[in-house]
This record gives sequence, C-alpha cells and structure tokens, in this order.
Amino acid sequence: MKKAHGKLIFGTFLKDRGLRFTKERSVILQKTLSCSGHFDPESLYLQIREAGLKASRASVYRTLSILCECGLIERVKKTERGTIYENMFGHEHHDHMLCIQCGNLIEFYSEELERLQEALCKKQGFQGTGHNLEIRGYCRKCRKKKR
Amino acid sequence: MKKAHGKLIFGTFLKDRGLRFTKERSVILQKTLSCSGHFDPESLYLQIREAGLKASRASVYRTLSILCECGLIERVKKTERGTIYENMFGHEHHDHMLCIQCGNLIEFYSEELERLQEALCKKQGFQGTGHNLEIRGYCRKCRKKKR
DNA sequence: ACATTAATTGAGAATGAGTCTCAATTACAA
DNA sequence: TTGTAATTGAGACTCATTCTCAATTAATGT
Repeated sequence: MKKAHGKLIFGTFLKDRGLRFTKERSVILQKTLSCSGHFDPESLYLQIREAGLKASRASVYRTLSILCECGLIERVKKTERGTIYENMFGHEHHDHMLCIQCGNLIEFYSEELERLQEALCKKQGFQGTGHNLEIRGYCRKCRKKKR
Repeated sequence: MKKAHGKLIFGTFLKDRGLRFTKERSVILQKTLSCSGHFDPESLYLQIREAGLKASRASVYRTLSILCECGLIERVKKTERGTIYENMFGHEHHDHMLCIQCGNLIEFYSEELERLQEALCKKQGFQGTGHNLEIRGYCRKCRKKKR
C-alpha cells in the first residue's frame, strides 16, 4: 500500500517531466522505500545486487537524485564515508541526535523547536524552506557505560 | 593579541601531547586565525602559497585536524566541494542560515534555542556536547530578486 | 653547542565517493 | 510495430582527502 503510493508519486513526477519509468528506477525506488531509516548509496547498490536485481551504481546515484527532487527521500548529511539519505515516505519531519560514542542516530521532533525557528527566520528576513539540526553527544546507553 | 593567545592555546595543546610546534604548523595556525569567517583547506593552502609561505597540502590537512581537536576551529559541514571550516577563536557559538540561491551563510544566535535544545536532550536522556543547525532557504536579498 | 631520537614534512601515489562518456538498449507515444 | 529520445552500464575520470616513506627537524638531555 505504501509502496504503491510511493510508486504513484514517483511515476507522476517522472511523467510530468517526460522522464521514463524504467525497470532500474523501479528497483531502486522499491529498495529505497523498503529502507526503514537511513541509508547510503553503496549499501543500497549492494542490497540490490544481493537480491539478484539489476541496476548499476551510476543508475543508483542518478535515481537517488531524482527521488530527492520529488521529495520521497532526503539527503540527511555528508560524512567522510559518503552521503546519508533518508526515506521520507510516510515519515514526518524530525531532527537528529547523534551519539558520538556508538554512532546511533536518534530521531526526535519538537513543535516548539519548529515554531522558534520560524520566528528566528522572520527576524532575519529569511524565508526558510527546511532545516537540519544535529545534536551531538552521548546517548542514554553510552552515558551509563562511561561510568 | 588574539593571535598570541591562539598561539598559546595551540602551543600548550601540542606540548601536552608531545607534539611539536613546527614552522609549518605556525604558518597554518596564523593563516587560520586570520580568516574572519568560514574557509576551506584548499583556499587556505593557496593563501599560504600566495603569501610566499611554506606548508604542503598534506600539512594543511593534518594541522586542520589538530586545530579542530583543540577547539580553535570547527568543521562546519561537508559539501560537494569539500569541507568548510570555521575559525572559532574569539567567536561565540552560533547557528547558520544558508541561502540556497546565493550560497550566503548567515550567522545567528538564540539563547532560547539553546535552552530549548537542552530541554529536549534531557527529555531523551541524551547528554549534548554540541550541535549544528542549518536552516535552508532564501535570504532577504534573494527574496526580493525573485519577484 | 651538539648529539640523539622520535615527530614531522612533502611529493606524489593511493583511495574512494560521485560524475561523466558514449555506444547499445529500451520505454513509450503514435 | 516503429521511430526516437531517454536511459543504461562499464569504466574512465574528477577531486577531496589520506597515506607512504625517505629526508628533515624540533626538543630534550648532556
């Protein structure tokens, strides 16, 4: 159901621009939507190969860009190991806390935070279209371990 | 005055770890502290060469890492064109708004935002050590141009 | 001042993510 | 089914960054 919906969004987006819904794009879309959280292009590519499906690295990169444009996924951040994407379909907007000990990425959302940011933008005459907040530190588990 | 102080911090940091205060590190420190805002390793390297000073790319990269560790600079973000650093010495903490039209990076600070984040961390049992907020959108100038 | 020694340097090779090229393939409208 | 422009994939390429290692040098003790 979710997948069908994602497919519809993607299909419409492609048609609107005279782009084609190829087998490769379909495979990449599917695998992307089946990622429940964050992912990176290389893992996605390997996952596709392991599943016996067909799509080149080049196509993976190309398709991820299109998926970003149509809002189904988002580039969360660039790291030393490459870009981290996130499946946005069915996910609400949220921000992240990154544990610098175990690398765990915790999602959170605060309405108050959103409102405050809007207010700050207004003060600067800035028209915000999106944001990225990453709080670094130690998660509950790692704090305990440190003792 | 500021430079001398930065030098002291760096020198102490190096000595504490049995590292050496070489000519190259001194040059890189100086040029880094004379950057008033954001910079990237390649520009810094070119600036050094243009000034007739001596330090290889390798040393620039190596030294920037050390300067990060001792808190004199910070890695602000990674882009498709490389890492953006920021001179932290004498700068207060602040967040950024990035204009996706002209690429301008606007600094801002909000006490309320800091407090709110602390509260959010507490709620998650997370011990925050720092954060990175980037609000994307259109700056005042670019908004006017768009009309 | 000088020797000792381990840290540092730099040139260029290596790495790795991501993009580009272009001939062969294929989706899709008519 | 056909025509045609979009797409694909293998591998070349780019570009930031790291690594290698022989030569150099800072810092310490005498």
